[in-house]
Amino acid sequence: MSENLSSSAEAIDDAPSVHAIQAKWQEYWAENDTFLAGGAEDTRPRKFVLAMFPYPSGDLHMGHAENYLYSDIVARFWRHRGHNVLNPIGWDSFGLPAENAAIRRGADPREWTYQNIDQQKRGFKSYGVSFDWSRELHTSDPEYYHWNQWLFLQLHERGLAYRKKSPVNWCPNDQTVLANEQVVDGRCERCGAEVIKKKLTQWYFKITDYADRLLDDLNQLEGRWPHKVLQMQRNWIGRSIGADVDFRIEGREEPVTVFSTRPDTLHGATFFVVAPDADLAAELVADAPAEVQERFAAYLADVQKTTDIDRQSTDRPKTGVFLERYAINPVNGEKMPIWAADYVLADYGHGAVMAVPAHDQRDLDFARAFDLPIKVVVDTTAPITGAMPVIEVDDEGVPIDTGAALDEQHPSKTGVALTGEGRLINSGDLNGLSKRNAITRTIEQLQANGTGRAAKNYRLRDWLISRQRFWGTPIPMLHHEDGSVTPVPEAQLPVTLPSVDGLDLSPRGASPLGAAESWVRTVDPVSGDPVLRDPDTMDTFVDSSWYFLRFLSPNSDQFAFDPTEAARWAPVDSYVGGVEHAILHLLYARFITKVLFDMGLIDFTEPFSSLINQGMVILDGAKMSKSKGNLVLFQEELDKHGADALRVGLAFAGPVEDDKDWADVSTTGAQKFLARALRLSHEVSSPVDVLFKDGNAALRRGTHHLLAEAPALVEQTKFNVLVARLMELVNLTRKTIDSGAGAADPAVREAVETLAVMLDLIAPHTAEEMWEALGHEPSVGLVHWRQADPALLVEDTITAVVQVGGKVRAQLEVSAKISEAELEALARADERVIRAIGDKEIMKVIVRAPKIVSFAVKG
RNA sequence: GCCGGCGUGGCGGAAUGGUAGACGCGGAGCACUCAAAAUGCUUUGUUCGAAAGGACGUGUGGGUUCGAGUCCCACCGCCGGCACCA
Repeated sequence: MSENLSSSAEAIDDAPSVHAIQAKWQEYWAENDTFLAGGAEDTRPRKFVLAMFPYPSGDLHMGHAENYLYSDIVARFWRHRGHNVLNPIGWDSFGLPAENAAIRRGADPREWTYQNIDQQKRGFKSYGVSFDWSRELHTSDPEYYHWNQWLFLQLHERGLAYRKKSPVNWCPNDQTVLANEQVVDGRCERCGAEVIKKKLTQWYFKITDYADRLLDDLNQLEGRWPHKVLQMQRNWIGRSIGADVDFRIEGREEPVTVFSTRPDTLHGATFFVVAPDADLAAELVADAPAEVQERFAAYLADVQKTTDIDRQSTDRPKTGVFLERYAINPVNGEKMPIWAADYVLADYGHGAVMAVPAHDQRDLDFARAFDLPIKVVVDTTAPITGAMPVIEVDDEGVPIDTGAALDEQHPSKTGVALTGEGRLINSGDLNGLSKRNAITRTIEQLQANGTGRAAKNYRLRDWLISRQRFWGTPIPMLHHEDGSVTPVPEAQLPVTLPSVDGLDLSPRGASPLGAAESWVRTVDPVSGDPVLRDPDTMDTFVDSSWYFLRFLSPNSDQFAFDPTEAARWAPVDSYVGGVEHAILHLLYARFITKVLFDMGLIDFTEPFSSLINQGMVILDGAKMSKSKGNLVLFQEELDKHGADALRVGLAFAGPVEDDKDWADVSTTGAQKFLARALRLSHEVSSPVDVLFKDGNAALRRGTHHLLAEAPALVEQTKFNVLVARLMELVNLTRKTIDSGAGAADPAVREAVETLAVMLDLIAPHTAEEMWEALGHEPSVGLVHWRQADPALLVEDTITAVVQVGGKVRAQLEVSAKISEAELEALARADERVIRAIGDKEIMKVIVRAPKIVSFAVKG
C-alpha cells in the first residue's frame, strides 16, 4: 500500500492498524517459541492436532486458509484447556507438478519446490497459525525419504511389497502408471487424460491382505469420522460374501474356480463366462477351431480398444464370443457353454463367472442377446416368512405348480432378473428353502463334495506404487543379470536421487532415472555382482502414509520414528483435511498404520482418532480454478482485510463440513465485530485485580453461559456458532456499558477478558492485543479457560410458555423455581389463555415447570 | 441400478421433541455531522388489520405426540460415493 495516502485513510484505520498488530504478535510468537510442543518432561495431557500437510504448489489458496484455520482452532483450544499440544507442519514436496515445472523451465524440480515452500511458509506465518515450526519436514529430503525406503523394505520382507505383471492404469499424458484410487471416472486424477490399460510389471503393496481389517475397523471410527468418509471407504473396499465354486471344464485337467454371491442359484447356472483379457480365455481358445480363434482374436482386439469410460456406460449392449468349450455344473452335471464376454472383468474374482440369467440382470441381458437358456430357481413370489411350504413335485422332482404369479414375472418375458428374496425351486433338495438358507446349505454341500467353499471378494485392488517419474522416492531394489531382484541393505539407505544434470525429465513411458547411467549401474553390496537400480520412484502417497509419525522424531537418523514418542503422542487426536482424500490418503495411511502395528512399532491400529472434513471454498456456486479465472487469492484477501478478519469470516460462514461460497463470506462483518471487541478492551477501566463478583449480574450470567457452552461448541466443531456466541457477548457488553453500568463495572472486565481468551481460537492477533490492553502479560494463547460458575448459570426468572391446542398463547415471566401447581394456576389465570380456551373442554394439562404449560383441548 | 447425505426468510445459517428464524449479511428508518465516512440505536418471515390482535409458515402428503424443523411412513428435488465387481 502506498505511503502518501491522505490522512482520511488513516482516520478510517485508526492506529495501530490491523497489519501492525498482526506483525507485532507474529514476531512475538516466533521470538518466544510460544507454540512449541512440550517435551518428555511435560506432564500435561497431550493432544496431537494435525492438518493434512500441503503440497507446495505456489501461493496458499483459500482452501488452505480454511483447512489450517480449523486445525489451528482445535490446537489453540486444547492449549487453553491445559494440554500439551503438538501442531506440526511439513511439506508433501515430492510429486508431478514440480517435475512438470522443471521440464518447462529446464530446471531442477528442487528449486521450484523449495521456493514454493518458502512462499507458503510466509503465508502461514502471516495467517497466524500456531504451528510448532521446530518439527518442519519435507518429504523430498533424503532425511525423510530414507524412511520411505526403509518402509518399503519392511513391507518387502513381509511379503507385502511384490512385483507382478498385470494390466495397469496408464496415463498417456503424464506417461506413468496410476493406482486404482487415482483414476476418477476413467480419467487421470491429476491431468484428466483418459486412462488406458497397459500390461506392465510393477511394484505393488498388498493392501488386499488388510481388506477385512480396513473394513471392520471402520466401525471403531463411527461417530468420530464423518459418516460420509466411512461410507466411501466401505464402498471402496467393497466386500462381497459368497462362495468359490469349482467347475470342471471338458478337456481341461484343472477345474476352474468362480466366485458367486448367490451360490443358492447354482442350479440355475446355464452358461459360463470368462473375461476375454484373462489368461484363461486365451488358454481355452487355444484348442478351439481356427474359425473360433479368429472370432475371439477380433473380439479381444475390440475389447482392448475400448476405454474404461466407454466400457462403463451402463446401457452398452452385451457382446461376446462362444468358445465352443463346456463347463460342467457340479450340482447337476449339466453342460454349460463357455463364452468370452467383456462384461466379466479379468481382475475381479477369478476372471470368470457362472451365469445365472434368471437371477442376475447382466447374465439375463447376455442370455437374451445370445438366446441362451433361462432357468428360474428362486420363486420370488413365495412368502419367505413362516413355515417352509410344502411343494408338490413331479416324478423328477420338478415342482408342479409354481404359480401363475411367478409365470408372469418370468425373466424371459419381462427382461428383469429376479434378484429378490424367495423360495428355491427346480433345485433338488434345496427346494423350499429361503434364499439365505439355501446359500448356507449349498456352501455346506460344496464343501462336503470338495467342489467349493465359502469365500469373500473385494473391490479393493492391491496398491500399485511404481511411478515412471523422477521426482519421488527411488525404490531401493536391485535387478540382477539373472532376473532376480534383491533389496538394497538397510545400512546402505538412503538411495538418493541423482543430480538432474544431463537428464531428460520429459515423460516418455520409462523412468528418467533409467537414463542416469552412473546412478543406475551399481554393484550389489551383498554379492558384489553388477546390478541395475530399480529406475522407478514410489507413489507420493507412500510418503504421506506415515508422515504423521515422523513429526514425533523429525531429525532422527536412527529410525523413521521413535516408538517411545509414538506411544506418547500418537495416534493423531484431531485430523483436519479435505474430503478429496477420503479414500486415497486416508486408506493408505490406515493400511500402513496396521502394518506398523503388526511390526510391533506402535500400539494402535487407527492413525487418526477423529477426522474433520472441511468443505470447499467456492465462488458464486462454482469451484475456483485458475483456468476458469474465478480465483480468490489468499494473499490479496489477507492484505485487504487482515488475517483475523479472514479467519473470523471463514469460521462464521457456515458449518465446517459445508462448502463456503466466498460471495457469502462477510469479511466486513468480521472486521466490524473485531473492531467492536478490540474497542471494548480499550474501554475497560477497572483494575486488573478487581473482584468480578460485584459486577453487573446480567452481564456476568452472559459471560458464564459462554464459558459453559463454548467447550462443547469447539469439540463439536460448531465454530460458526461459537463466533455467533462471541458476537452476542460483545453486544451484551456494549449494551451493559452504554446503559449505565459503565466501563468500570467489574463484570465488563470479566466479559472482555473472557472474550479475549476465547477469541484467541479464531482471531489470535486481536486477542493478544485485547489481552495486553487489559493489562496482562502475553501470551493469551497460553491462558487457561476459566470454569463457569454454576451459580451464575441459574436464571432467577424464566419465560414460561403456555400452549393451548399446541399453539403458543402466552408467555409468563416466572421464577425459575416455580412449582408445577403454581405455574398451572398462573397459566389458567392468564387472560390470553382464558380467551384461547374459550368454552372448549380441557382434556389434559401438561406442565413442565418452569418452561411449559400445555392445554390439550377439545371442540 | 445400489449405498449415503441434505431440503428452514432476500442471502449465509441457528435451534438436547418445548416461544422456528439465534448470530451475521443485505434492506429500511433514526441519532451524531455543515456533509460524508466511521460509530451507535430502532426495525426487517409471509399475510389480514389503523391498532389491539389474528391466520399461515422449516420440499410435498400422511402418521405418532399435549406439542414435530427435529421421530415414523410414502413421495418429490438436489448433492455425494460406487457401478457390467459376479
